[in-house]
Amino acid sequence: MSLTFPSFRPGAQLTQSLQEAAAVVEPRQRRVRARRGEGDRLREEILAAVEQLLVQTGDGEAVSIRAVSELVGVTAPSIYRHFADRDAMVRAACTRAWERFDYYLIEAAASEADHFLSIQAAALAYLRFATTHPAEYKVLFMMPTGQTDEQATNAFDMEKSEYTSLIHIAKSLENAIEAKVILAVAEPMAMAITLWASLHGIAALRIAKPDVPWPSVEDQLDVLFAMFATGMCAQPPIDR
Amino acid sequence: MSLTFPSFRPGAQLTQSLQEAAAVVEPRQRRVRARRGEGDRLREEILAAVEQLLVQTGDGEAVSIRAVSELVGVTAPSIYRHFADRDAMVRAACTRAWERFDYYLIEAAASEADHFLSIQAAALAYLRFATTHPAEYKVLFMMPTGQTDEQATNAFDMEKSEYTSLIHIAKSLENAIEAKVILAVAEPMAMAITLWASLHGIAALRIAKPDVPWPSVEDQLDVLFAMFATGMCAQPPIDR
DNA sequence: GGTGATCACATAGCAGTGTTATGTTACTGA
DNA sequence: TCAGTAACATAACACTGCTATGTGATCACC
Repeated sequence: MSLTFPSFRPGAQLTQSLQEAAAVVEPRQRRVRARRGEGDRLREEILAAVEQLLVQTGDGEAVSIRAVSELVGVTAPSIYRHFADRDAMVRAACTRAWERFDYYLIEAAASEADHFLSIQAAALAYLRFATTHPAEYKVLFMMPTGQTDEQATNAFDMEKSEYTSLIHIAKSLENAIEAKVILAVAEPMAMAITLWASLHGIAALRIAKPDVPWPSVEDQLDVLFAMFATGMCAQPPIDR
Repeated sequence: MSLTFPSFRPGAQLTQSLQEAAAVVEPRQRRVRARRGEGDRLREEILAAVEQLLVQTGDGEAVSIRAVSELVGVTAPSIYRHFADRDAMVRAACTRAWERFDYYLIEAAASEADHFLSIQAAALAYLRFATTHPAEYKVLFMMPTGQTDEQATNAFDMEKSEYTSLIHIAKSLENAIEAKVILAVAEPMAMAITLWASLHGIAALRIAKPDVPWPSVEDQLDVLFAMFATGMCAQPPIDR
């Protein structure tokens, strides 16, 4: 009944290395003060501590400045020399994690020669990251940003790390459309946004509602792509 | 190029009435103490105050117990006689708003005789509510729940107000499949979850990233249903 | 080799938060 | 009339983000 695509399951060991990449910081009593010009050393230690707390708590909101400072072995106000505020600190850590993952997203897409399978592989890698790194994903995609009053006039910055995945999807779709593997039922960018939103919906609901007995990520993706690929109308909707 | 479905645009004035339904509570110096047995009066006043603050702040996290208590004219600890904690209070207010909306969701689906258009109308009503009541939607669908350690063993409660929309979608899909208007590319419940996730993805991204120049809700829904309805594969994917 | 500048922090404290333990009314049923 | 209790209030704890200000080590420079 349900269409099953060739199952491509990459990234299992890659996400593992991501976990290890967050260096474990031992809480100290007195930190060795950085020498002049080496101020960025503390910044790196802060980011490592934030990543550790993100994994432990599983929630970016739970990462407090005092917990981070205690873990690094520094007082709380010292954080503000390196980050404007708490959100900037947490976002910096998450952005760093995401940029590391971005490489694997591209790699997953490149692992398949077929355009359709390539998109599917990237989509699976996307969901894999979201479910294995819920804290980072939550901060990047489920926390409000750009809400500031004056910031509404600011130009939308697509170069932000949140939107690199969107660009990947759009490019993959454009390639597939050019190769006539995928029909352009709408503009490529609109289709990319839709696919991205669908992936985000699956990821976000899984993270926000862990008590729901969700199907496996692979099964959910199979259903999504079955509906996208074959459609679900018995008659073409243009006839309605 | 892009398929355009007949545009059904309901619920414009219905959401308006929802705004007014949140009774405005004036901050008072001294509240008239509820008589014995009328303790629920304060509970209702609290919920009304929470709804007012939700509209004002646009964020459930920003609704503090002290702000609510001051608005009602009561001290902060008095809240705890009626609600277990802050989250329970905010969730109760959002659930109430959602249950009121649920009626309109059903009405939107019933407004169209055609099964496909009925689903589309309900989907549009869903997105309309999410975008016009972002605070309530955020609390219900974008805040983590059921994460408690012991609660993992608890049975998943589908009767919760968050999941009524899922039941509606599933029933509509079953009806459409029985009427052979929609193909069962997967199990109806799996298809319903996928459709729900896609709608949630669109809504959640719009709420979390207001700085993105999103297309209109109607346009996004048109693209989603075009991809779902006609598929986007040039060849049937079963041939791959 | 002093000396002033400044980087890299620490100290102290404010205003706010959720939450709890305990005290105080005011009403109600007997 | 009076005890019981529902419906609150008072006070306080532990925590949060954040800021104004103080301090000490290190560097370039005369």
